[in-house]
Amino acid sequence: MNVASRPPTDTQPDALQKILEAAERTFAEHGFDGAGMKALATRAQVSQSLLHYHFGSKGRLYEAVIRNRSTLINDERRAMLDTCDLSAPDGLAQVFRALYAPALGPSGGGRAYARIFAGLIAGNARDQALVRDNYDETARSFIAAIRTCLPRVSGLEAAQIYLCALGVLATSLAKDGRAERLSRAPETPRTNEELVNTLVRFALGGAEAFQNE
Amino acid sequence: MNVASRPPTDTQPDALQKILEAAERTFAEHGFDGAGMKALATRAQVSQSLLHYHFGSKGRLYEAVIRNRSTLINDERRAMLDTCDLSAPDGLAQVFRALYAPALGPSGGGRAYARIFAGLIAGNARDQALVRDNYDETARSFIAAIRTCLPRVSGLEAAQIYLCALGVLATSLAKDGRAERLSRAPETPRTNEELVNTLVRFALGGAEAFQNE
DNA sequence: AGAGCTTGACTGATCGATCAGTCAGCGGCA
DNA sequence: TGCCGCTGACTGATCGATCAGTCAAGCTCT
Repeated sequence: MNVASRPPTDTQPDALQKILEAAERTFAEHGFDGAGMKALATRAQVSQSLLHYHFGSKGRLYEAVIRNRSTLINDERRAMLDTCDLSAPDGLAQVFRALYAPALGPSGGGRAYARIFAGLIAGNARDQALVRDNYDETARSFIAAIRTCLPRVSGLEAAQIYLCALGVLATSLAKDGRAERLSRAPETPRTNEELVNTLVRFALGGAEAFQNE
Repeated sequence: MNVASRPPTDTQPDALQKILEAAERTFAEHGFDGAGMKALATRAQVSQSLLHYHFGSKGRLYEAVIRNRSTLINDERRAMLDTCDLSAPDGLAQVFRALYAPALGPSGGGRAYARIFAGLIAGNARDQALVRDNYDETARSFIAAIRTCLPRVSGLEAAQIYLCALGVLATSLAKDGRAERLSRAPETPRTNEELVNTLVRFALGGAEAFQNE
């Protein structure tokens, strides 16, 4: 089909990438069950059979989308976390910035993966296993960092703080425009940097409320 | 089928209720697209046709589930909000308690509706309209209360605070057990009161971080 | 008798998955 | 150099299963 338009010396790694991108968008818009393999293949401009040829089943394609994106985000999160100065006065703010910025930046995949990520919170059986396999390890690093910054909180409290911070992220990612609608404010395009600052401020305040007990 | 076992003088208002309960549970476990009308009818112990007789379509049954539960929650929220003393030192804490407690109490429908609620955050087209119709009005009351308690925050900031607080709720509702797994703490059954206290503390700290600017 | 409720049987559409088969490119052999 | 045979990438056609929704007939009350 598009073979003739392809550069001749190019082996074709683009098909897999096109499928992953189309799958990410389609799963984001309709969820796992709502997304159809046929529509997904049409969007990727390949045949439906190719999806099964490369990924075997719908479930494994979904897993590949999650794994692909979560690896990008988590790698950047861990890199930023390593550069945090946990003993600095703003150490905890740096930690939350390392949590939020990668999900909102180029690695985060924009609104498309954001919806999938928010959906993971709903937590049916399939998603819970994916969260565990793709996010728990990095999550523990962040929880350890939170405990370093707030030595008086328990491990369970630190985990709760981490989850609350994640919930803040998920809401802000997916519910674009609702804040403006609820406050009747005009739709002003906010930069990712401004959004990160807002989230960090909220999470920081919430976390520190557990320190002063 | 179960007609014979029903008390004879009983008119059957239970069919509708059984359908709503089964629908809530099934939608919670599989999402809108993943839930099948046939399985749903089996769970409710009625025929699939009865679902269409009473609700017309799958979409309207879904809307009925959301409307039914959100009415219960929002009525209790507004009642609690009306009793808040916004000028008290813990006025904002009372507001967040009014936001959280009804969703976690008997009116909240337990884990079942919690999953649906968390899924609403993901925000595809259908869900966005439902959120607007069923939650925006009460949300504006809470945002106004937040502004009263924190007079220095703007309307948009107050809306963002409200959404962050909601995200905290959604995460805690759906991801049961993950905090314990991440912190390797034993699974301790926590009362709803303890959970509400934790959420209120976090949201209160996060909100007050916007006041001190 | 008649209205409201409930049922089983059924429909067309769409689902994910499978199949045999096409095609281009490449290494081995003459 | 030129041909053979293999392999990986990819496709259209089609499968059985399941989907939401429809319909006429039967039931139970009043």
